[in-house]
Amino acid sequence: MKRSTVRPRDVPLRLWVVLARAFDAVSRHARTSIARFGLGVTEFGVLEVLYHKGELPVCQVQQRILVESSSTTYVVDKLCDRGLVRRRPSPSDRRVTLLSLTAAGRRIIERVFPRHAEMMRHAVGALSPADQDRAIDLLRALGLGAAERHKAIGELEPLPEP
Amino acid sequence: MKRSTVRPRDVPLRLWVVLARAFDAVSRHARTSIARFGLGVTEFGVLEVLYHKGELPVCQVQQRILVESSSTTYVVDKLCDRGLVRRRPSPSDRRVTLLSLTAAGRRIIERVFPRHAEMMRHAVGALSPADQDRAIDLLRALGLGAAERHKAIGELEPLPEP
DNA sequence: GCTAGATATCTAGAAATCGAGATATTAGAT
DNA sequence: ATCTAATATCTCGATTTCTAGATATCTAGC
Repeated sequence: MKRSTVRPRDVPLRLWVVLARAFDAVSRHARTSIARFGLGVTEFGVLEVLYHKGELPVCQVQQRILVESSSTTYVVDKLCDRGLVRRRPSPSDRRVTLLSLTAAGRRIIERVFPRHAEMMRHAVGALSPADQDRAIDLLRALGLGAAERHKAIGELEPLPEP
Repeated sequence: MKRSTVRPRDVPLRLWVVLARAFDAVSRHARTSIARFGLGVTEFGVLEVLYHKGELPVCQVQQRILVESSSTTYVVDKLCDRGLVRRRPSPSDRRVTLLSLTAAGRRIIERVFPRHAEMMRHAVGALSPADQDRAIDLLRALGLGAAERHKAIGELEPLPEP
């Protein structure tokens, strides 16, 4: 006799649930931390990636901050308006726009990032360093595998009967 | 000589990054799966929790679907409009509203959930069952620890100099 | 019993995000 | 050389989500 469709032992579904919960719990730290600086999480993400990687095409920034392209445009617009980020056309590929920090943008992220990093270190500090290593390995494999499998299902997409 | 503020060995920050990436990759499966049924992820979450737990107060549903209370109101409104969920005042506590599935709501989630579950099992299938178990333990500890630590910082909240 | 603080839900308006599609450019195959 | 498919960015409109705060109720301590 089974009690419901999700048995307590349905390991994959449990993994999905705890993954979502863990992400939610940790990302709340990020939101709290970043909100103090008067930035949105996505805005911070753009500044951070440009700070650490230097000038980058919009599309590469987009992949790293994990939002859709139209949202990236929106966030970059705001950052340009605030004078923190600069756009310039790529000389090698006329489709792409390169993004980089302005002096003001660099000043802000330099001041803000260390404190944010400290906050995030504390957020995940419930795991020992050894367990953090283990978690990184498992999550990397999980994420890469899921991304691969997701590309593979793009071909299907049959709709069910209404 | 250090190359940047985030050294390759800053394990906690790396953990945060791979956690976000893994969540993103896996949650794309959820979105794709659920979109086929003409539901939003949050709407699906409400139906799913009511399906598996029975009638529940709004606040308990909210905690499980990981959105803010006002968003819960919004989603529940839509589900009620579509005749999939029903509200009724709690007899024991006049602050709370109890939510339950209508017959139509139950029909939908019963039809849709098994396929969704299968999709999610596939999404996390890159990890062996043993690794899935390990990941669950680590993520549970990580999530609980982060939630605890986040409550603890509510008292602070000092703003930096502008 | 009464009051202060906690809890549950909802409202209103602003902000963030998405999806579909437009446009321009490039890369690859013929 | 040309045509097709892929890529990069952006626009527009709709949807979703959040924040702040209003209201009502409950609980605990006095």
